[in-house]
Amino acid sequence: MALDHILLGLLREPSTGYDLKKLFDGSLGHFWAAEQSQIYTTLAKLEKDKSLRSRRAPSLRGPQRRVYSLTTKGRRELRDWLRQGPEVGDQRFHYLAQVFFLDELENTDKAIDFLVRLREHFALRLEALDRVDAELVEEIPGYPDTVPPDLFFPVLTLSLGRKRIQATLDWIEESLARVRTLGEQATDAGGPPK
Amino acid sequence: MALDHILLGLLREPSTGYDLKKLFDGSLGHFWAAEQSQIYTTLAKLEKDKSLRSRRAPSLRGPQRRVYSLTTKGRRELRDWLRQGPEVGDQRFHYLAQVFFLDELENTDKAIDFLVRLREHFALRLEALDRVDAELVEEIPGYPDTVPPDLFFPVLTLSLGRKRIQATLDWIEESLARVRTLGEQATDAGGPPK
DNA sequence: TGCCGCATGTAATTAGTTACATGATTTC
DNA sequence: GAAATCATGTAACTAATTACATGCGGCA
Repeated sequence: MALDHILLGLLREPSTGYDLKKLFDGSLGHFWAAEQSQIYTTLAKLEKDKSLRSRRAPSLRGPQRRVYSLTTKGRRELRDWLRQGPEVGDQRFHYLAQVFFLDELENTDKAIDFLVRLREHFALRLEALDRVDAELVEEIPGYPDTVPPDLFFPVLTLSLGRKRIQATLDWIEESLARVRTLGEQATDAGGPPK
Repeated sequence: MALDHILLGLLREPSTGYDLKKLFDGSLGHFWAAEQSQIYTTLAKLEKDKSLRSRRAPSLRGPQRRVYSLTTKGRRELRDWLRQGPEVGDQRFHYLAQVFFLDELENTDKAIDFLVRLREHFALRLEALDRVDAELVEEIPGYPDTVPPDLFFPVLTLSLGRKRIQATLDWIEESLARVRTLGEQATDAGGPPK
């Protein structure tokens, strides 16, 4: 499971399940999601396997925290995962499955509607990534030409996220144009749309 | 579940579990994967829900086939799914998770190796999509300017697939250049690489 | 007083994968 | 006679989601 390995990677810096969840919602969020409950169960499993160890630590407020850190075994597993090469599992794109069947809707206006909503969604996602980028500009002098070593690869993933969303937005524009042409043809041939 | 809806969409043309699997490996393959066993269990569930019905039909060779087709209820569910707007669930990109932690490997050569392998993979994928495209050119006179209505939206999804892979390949080239620069800096500062 | 954020967890369910079972027909 | 393709299914397991339970401390 990849979540296993991601947690091992993140825990090169000791942390808690609660704080790890924030990393998912933040920096890794644009290519991986994990529920809080799944993080806790996976951490417990990894500790049982001796890939992680944990100790209790007091909290400033609220209950005691459980701080996890990597063991030698865990670090080995992390490296093995990376060395074994890219894992390119099949992706599932729900919205593309929907596009595939969009001819099922009564007329092209509904398809246009769908694509417009899709565009709104990706525009928001792009803005979110741009905000992350803006934060980096503020925090790191010389960014994007110079990046501290520990951020080098994370920044690369951010870059792909933006490129891919941009490609998707371009495709939506192009598709909207095509669907509009289709709609006009139908109107010309079959009278006014309802 | 989206697989439910995909099967409903595909079954506007009656078909069997066996043949549906081929559609996944073919046209839908670039954005959705499904195992044969999952297709069978989902079809059975959908029939129990009365969204599909099936009848037995003889086979030219091998055992009897079970041909599924949409019911009125199934068609309504398909439309509801599309009308409710884009489903943009969080995606999980295993290889990006790996890139995120690539600094764990001993030196930049290993990271370059990783990216080169990634490039090979996506180059193959792009070739596969190009072959699909080439088939369409042969089969459809006027493609890509004119597309029969039932292929219009499927062709759109194909188009996004190619754009996204192209964006990913561009990103890999750019990333390789950046990692190489990083490697040279390390060499200049810390002696020859091992 | 009641809500928000902190913090950890369990239980139930759904979705998806892997492995296995069965048997016919065609092709080499 | 062996391997590939046709064809359907079940069982066991793993991954992920949703719902629920608990309780502290600070703030309005």
